[in-house]
Amino acid sequence: MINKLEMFIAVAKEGHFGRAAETLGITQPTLSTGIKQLEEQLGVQLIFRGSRFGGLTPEGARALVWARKLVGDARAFREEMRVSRHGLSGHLRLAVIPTALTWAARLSARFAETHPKVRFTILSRTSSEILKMLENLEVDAGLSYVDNEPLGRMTTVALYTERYTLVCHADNPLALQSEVTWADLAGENLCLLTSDMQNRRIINQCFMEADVTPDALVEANSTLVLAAHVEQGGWVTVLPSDMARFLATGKRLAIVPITGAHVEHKVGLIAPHREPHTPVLEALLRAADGMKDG
Amino acid sequence: MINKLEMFIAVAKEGHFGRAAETLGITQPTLSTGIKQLEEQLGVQLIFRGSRFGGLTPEGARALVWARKLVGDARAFREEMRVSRHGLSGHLRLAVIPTALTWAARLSARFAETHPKVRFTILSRTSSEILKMLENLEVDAGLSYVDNEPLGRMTTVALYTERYTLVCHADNPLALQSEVTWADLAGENLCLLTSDMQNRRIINQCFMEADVTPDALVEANSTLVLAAHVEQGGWVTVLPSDMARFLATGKRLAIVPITGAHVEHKVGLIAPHREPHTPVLEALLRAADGMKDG
DNA sequence: CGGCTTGATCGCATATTTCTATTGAAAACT
DNA sequence: AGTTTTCAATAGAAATATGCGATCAAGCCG
Repeated sequence: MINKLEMFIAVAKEGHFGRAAETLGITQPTLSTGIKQLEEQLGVQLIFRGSRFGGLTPEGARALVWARKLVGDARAFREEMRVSRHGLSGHLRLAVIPTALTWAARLSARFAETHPKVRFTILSRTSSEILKMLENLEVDAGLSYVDNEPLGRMTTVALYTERYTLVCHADNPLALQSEVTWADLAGENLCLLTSDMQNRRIINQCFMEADVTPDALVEANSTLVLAAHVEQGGWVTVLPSDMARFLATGKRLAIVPITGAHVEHKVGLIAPHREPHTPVLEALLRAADGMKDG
Repeated sequence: MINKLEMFIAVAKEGHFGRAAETLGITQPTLSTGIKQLEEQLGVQLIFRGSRFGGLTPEGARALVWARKLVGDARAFREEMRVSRHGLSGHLRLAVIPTALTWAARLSARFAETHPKVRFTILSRTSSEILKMLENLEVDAGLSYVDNEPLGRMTTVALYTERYTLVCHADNPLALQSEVTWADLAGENLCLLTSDMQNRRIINQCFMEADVTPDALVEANSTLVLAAHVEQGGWVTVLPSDMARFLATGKRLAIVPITGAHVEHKVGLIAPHREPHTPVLEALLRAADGMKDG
């Protein structure tokens, strides 16, 4: 039952039997019969298919919700039993928005102090990808905006509020100011995250509120690329203060607070709500709780 | 996995491999190996056993919580898929305290008006048995006291408050009074529910508050027996008003309200909390919600 | 039409499950 | 103390389920 449900989740996610089979490490015929058996057991067609994957039936969509819940709970159960043998060890998979990557490091470092045997996998992803990955059980938790998109049935721990700062080369005239406004950045060569990032959309909004049309000459999906460009000279970028500090120290870069923004965006730890959580995840949530506003 | 967990639940409930196997409709060796495999898969010993069942290990107790959750959810899932084919039909199993049996009939009648295809099984049980049966997934819902014992993770719909009345033979002098106090019943031949019933404990408490030592000459676990005794003459009993009315009408019995009680006890529908409930149970909860204080 | 993609189907080999029968060990009884 | 009873584990056989490679059929596109 549980493994059939895992097959179903994979097919629903990939929209393709062959690829789904590949990710599961089984062959396509096995997957086909698995889905078919699941449909027979439930007495309901789950997937439209006429020689192709044709999307989920309404029952299939409903079944997917249950499948995710059941598979997730089963994994949490096994995980808890495993921990009861080996102590708090295992593997935590995190998906993190690029601007929060320093916090991910902070969090895992803090966590490792008390639980040294836990391995981490940290992936940089957009906020919407993070939600998808949490749904599909591809990661255990995410670090993303907690006050923004509708979070269906998630446990969240708010960690900090993003405060935007200008990062420019030390030679740039703006570097001398103690603070700047969004409008001040009008004429600069901007270098920002790509538009699929929530952070970029927030920054766009800040510019729009200041009646400035932001013109990003360079776009990237990594803050490291932004900082590297700024270091080259000629470009400026906007980054949350913590990330700015991390990337700028030791280089000939200046950090100037940007004032006049009315939007505030909280970033925090997000995990699928489960009762109870796996012991590792529970420990991570507690660790996060202990470093709010750190 | 799921079926192994069902085996585990059965063994935990029965405390005996052979009996558990019987209730599951499998043989004892199958059950033995099933449990063994479950323990191997989880890498944890679940049950102490030295040629006998020796109780659950701490991990086993924890696993039992998960097993109940997973099996319950899996059943709810299958049930929902079944309903999506056959419409709202199926089987609702209720466990009900004896004094609420008339309400059970009321509830099922009300429910049947809108959902005629649903079958009911209604069992008379003590309130503590009801909680056990809900835990072990032997019934879908219970009708019992909702404000009393600690209800772990349950959905409840309070229906009514029990108001106690004296039921006596029409020839009894007390039948002429418009109301009586608990103290008035001091000299009477009492005929009450057995002490394993929460209702009896409540009544005991009422007597104690009135400084009367209740002396039940006849005890039974069925209100019908109580009423039959009262009809024979020589005995009196105490029943909630609704049940009293049901049993007394058409007989030479009198119902007299009892005043001066300070304890109030709410009775309502109780179901294991699940997200979401099965469609039938959801409908039952709504039906119950629509007849509060009826 | 003919190549291409995609999912279903068919045999066959292998694992897993479940059964009956039996064993072994602890409890209960005489 | 010796016997019987109870209970769970084990062995071996039969049935069932699972998974694979090979193949097939239906739609898509040039």
